[in-house]
Amino acid sequence: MKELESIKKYVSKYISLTEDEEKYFLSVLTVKKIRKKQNVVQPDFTCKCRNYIVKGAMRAYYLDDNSQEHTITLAIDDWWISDFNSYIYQQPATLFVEALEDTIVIQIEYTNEQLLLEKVPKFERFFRIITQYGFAFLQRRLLSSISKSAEERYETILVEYPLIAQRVPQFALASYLGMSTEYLSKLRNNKVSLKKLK
Amino acid sequence: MKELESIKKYVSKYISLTEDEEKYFLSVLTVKKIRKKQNVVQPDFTCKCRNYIVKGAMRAYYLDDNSQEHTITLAIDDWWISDFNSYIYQQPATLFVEALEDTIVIQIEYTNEQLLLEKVPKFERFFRIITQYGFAFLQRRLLSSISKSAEERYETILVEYPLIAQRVPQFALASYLGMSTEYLSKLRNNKVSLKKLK
DNA sequence: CGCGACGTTGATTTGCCTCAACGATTGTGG
DNA sequence: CCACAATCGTTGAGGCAAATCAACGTCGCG
Repeated sequence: MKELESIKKYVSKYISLTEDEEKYFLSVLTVKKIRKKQNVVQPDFTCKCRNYIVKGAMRAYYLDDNSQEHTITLAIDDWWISDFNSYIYQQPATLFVEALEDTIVIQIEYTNEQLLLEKVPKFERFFRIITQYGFAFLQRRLLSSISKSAEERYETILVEYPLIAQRVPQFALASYLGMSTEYLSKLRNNKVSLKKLK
Repeated sequence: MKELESIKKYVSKYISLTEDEEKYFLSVLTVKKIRKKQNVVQPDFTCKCRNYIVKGAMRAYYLDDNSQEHTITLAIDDWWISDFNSYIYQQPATLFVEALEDTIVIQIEYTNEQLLLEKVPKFERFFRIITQYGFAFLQRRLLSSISKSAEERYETILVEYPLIAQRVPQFALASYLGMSTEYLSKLRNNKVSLKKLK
């Protein structure tokens, strides 16, 4: 299956596998097509899988008491997504994980991941490394969230992750950046920052 | 050295070591006393160590162009702290990591960590697990930062991490929560939320 | 003892939200 | 294939949460 090529390539950036190891690894993966607006995770159900996006775009968001959406994760090709808190603790999810367009994902189930780690300990290293990158990424994002204005956050993502910023709908980007859709719209159309030019 | 007992106990929660492995592990550690206000990391210098706090309190903060401080991490006994982006990429730091009181830390140097991972691969697992917990923690914090009001964020930390909230000075807590010291002070003394009671 | 760091309080300002109304685009059933 | 609804983005007016500014009290430390 050609979908598996992308994750093989991805893994090989961090560890190299023997034929047997690779075979076993591929045997625990499931390829799945997710249609736009479909959820792979919902609140109250335990998140069973890590999802690696082969092609497409997804988001993970929290729906608060005022039915406001807050996007925790945006992910496109070659990124991972899930309700990570639910996944690693194997507890009921609090997030939705939804496809923003028709998407192909590769899933690893939690119990299979544990088996994989046992049988092929190299994957301890693999997951350590990618989780470290994820951690560092989140820390940069948190700093941005705490210290920057809405306008600066928007400009930063345009520069650092243009592919994501261009690909996802605006309402998803706004809630990822922690601002209202209206305000993001105004930023994009210079209805706000013009003030600074006076 | 009795300081090493705490980290031995901490590590044993996740992996069990043979005598030799433990001996090697301990040999790459350095115990250090950091006096209040002293920095273990500064911008422009590459962060060489992970720091495990045996006893004390520290914070990592970013100093922006307006000389405002933004606290990324608060850490007390049994927590880790460093400029993680600088550490894992071995690039110049952007943060200060400073002791909020006299503190005893155990340091692992980057190159020694790499050796340790090679010689005792169990530590791949150890760092994978603690990094996953860290990642999940950051994700919850980010959600809080994006979706909650200043008052809610303050109340949440009081409930979930009372030991940290009580131990660090108020200006550090305020900048960790992403609000001004004045506003936190008003929240604590009900100068703001009283409005809601009318 | 005196200075600097920390916290408090009130007055004022502002960045961003909320609400409301309106185009534009998409997709869907008749 | 069109009509109509739903979804998404835009724009403006008004309001509020939290920042900023300024002044002052207090404690701990050199």
